[in-house]
Amino acid sequence: MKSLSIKDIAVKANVSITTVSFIINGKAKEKSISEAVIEKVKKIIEESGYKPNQIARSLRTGNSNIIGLIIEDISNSFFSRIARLIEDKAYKRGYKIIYSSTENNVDKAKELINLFKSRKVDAYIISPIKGIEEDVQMLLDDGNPVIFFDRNLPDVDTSYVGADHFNASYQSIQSFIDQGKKNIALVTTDINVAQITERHDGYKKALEDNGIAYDDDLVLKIHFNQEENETIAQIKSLLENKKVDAVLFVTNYLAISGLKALKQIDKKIGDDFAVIAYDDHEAFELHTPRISAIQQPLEEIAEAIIKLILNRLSSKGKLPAEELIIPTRLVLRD
Amino acid sequence: MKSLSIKDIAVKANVSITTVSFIINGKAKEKSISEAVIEKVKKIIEESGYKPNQIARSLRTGNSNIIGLIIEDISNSFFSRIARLIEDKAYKRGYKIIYSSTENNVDKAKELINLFKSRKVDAYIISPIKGIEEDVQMLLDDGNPVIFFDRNLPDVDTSYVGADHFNASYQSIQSFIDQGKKNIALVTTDINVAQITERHDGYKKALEDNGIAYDDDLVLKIHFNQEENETIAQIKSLLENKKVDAVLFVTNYLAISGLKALKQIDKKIGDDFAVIAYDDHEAFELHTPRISAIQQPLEEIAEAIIKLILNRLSSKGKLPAEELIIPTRLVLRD
DNA sequence: TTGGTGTGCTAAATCGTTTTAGGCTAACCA
DNA sequence: TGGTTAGCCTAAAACGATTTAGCACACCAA
Repeated sequence: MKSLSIKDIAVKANVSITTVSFIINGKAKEKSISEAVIEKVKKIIEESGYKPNQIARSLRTGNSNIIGLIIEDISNSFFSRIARLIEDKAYKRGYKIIYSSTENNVDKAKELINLFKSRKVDAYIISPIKGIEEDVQMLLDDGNPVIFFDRNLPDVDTSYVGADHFNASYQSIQSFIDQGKKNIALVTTDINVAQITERHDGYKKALEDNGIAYDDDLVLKIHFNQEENETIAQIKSLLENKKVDAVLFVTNYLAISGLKALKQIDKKIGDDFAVIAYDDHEAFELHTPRISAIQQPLEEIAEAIIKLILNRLSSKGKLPAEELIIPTRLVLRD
Repeated sequence: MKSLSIKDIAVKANVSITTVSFIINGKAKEKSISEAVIEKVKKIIEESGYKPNQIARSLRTGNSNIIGLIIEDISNSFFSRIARLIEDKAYKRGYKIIYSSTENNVDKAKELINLFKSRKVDAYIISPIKGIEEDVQMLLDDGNPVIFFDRNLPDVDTSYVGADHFNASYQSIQSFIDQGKKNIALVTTDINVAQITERHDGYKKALEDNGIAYDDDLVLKIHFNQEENETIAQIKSLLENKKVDAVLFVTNYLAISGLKALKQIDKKIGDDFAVIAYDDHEAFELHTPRISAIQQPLEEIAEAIIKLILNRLSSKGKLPAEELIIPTRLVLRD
């Protein structure tokens, strides 16, 4: 059951391959193919169920109608939801998405870039990590559109879509302070990307603006790839050994570990202890009490990414890099 | 900055394209290429950073080292976690995964199959839906390995990996009964796939074996694509209007809607009202009280899928279809 | 000398498209 | 009458790899 080729269609229709190709690609008019031939060929294609071989097409044209999406971890709900939205939107515009996770591993990220490059994807959407600057620069030098999202690499001059991490965290801390909290802890990670440092900076600035001294002992940096039990233990130790009346968790998975820690030491969230998580999660709405969270507007982020990509794909020349900073929403619960 | 081709390497090394190709593909020995030439060519490839064009390679060889994964919805944590595991395992064996979501839409599913077909993926992993039987049959007729997982289509004769849905639900109901529950409701969906009906059948059988009459009024079938608010309303109505002392939710997202419903009507889970969810979720561990769940062993499922695929890819002839039913684990909490 | 067997390499076909450059006929115009 | 134009279509090159078939030489045995 070999699949049909354009040649088979040409033979059946008794015309040349070229003619069939023109018709398939909607250039029939332009190339002045007669109505009769167009009809005939279309009919044969229809009846035979012929589908052009995309691989041959890609080889010839050099593009694939595929956009590569490189993220940290598809099993994290923030990324899987973004992926889903991007996929939907791209699909409607005739593009397919292929994605893969880096697990915050520089080598895997580089391999993925190579994989996508060798598959000739038309554009790259990347939530980047430190260490891949050169590889990305090469993509850009080769003229590929690359959009960063969620995180930025300041050394690379390309477009970026991300939430306003600084203000998100600033506002959260401000809201703690407005509630009368004084000993505010931050649970963050040690991955060294702008997005995380901005969240940290917002925390610092808010304390400073309110005349509260920054205390390094209240900032817990969790090692990225460590076991969750370890994380829980560290958070427990922070909460038990320091006077803390509010915590901002800098990612949703840290917040989840945090909530588990609270359960174990039986510390209750309430009037004298508050918590905010960065990135919302189904578990937060269901938790008793419900957990406040900073929501990133996924829909808008996805839309912005796709728009940037499509602009770059349709314009011939290189467009200047754009930065889109999208405001977040602080959802205070209970 | 055009990328290098095999021809460039051949010219640089002053040998033929054929020779370079043999060396790249590890056939140098077999084709008796001299050690000296091998060294020289390898060195040049190394230095120039040449990477073969996978598209040209696919066009010529007819395969891609890519496995297509078609699932219901990547933003559902069950699928995203499975996807991640499959991706990892495939990656280690030199295969890449591309995935896409069907959203339980027959047309989208068919389009995806066509997309993957035209990209010449080497094998298909599908969580199928009713209505794509013919398309899958065509893949099989063309000699493509296809593995179903999570759900099965009885009319299609291909391998399947899935959890033991019937027993999972039977055991859950049995555990309710052992706790003295009598009025046990089932919240399920109206998608008509074996996996869902098996869960329903397990419920029925367990009731029957314990001499409890099956009551259709206690079975709520939720329409798949409806708004969550609607779902919550229906669940509320079930719980308020019927005497119910236990509920089995047939998917985790239904359970989440269910928990939201409980919150709204202030019905508490405890000694006189119990709940079990199919498929575990982070929210369940954190919930107060913690929610019992049926865990599917994701790791084992992913491993089984990959094994089946690789067997089929490496064997020349068609292998007979296999069914792997993997036992689930009922995790009773609080 | 002849024929056979390795060894070391390569020319050219092939995969299925797109696209450039141009061929052929008939019609039209001066 | 001859030249131009328009209309309709196609031959062949190209994309970048793999693979088949086979060339040229050396060596050895009979």
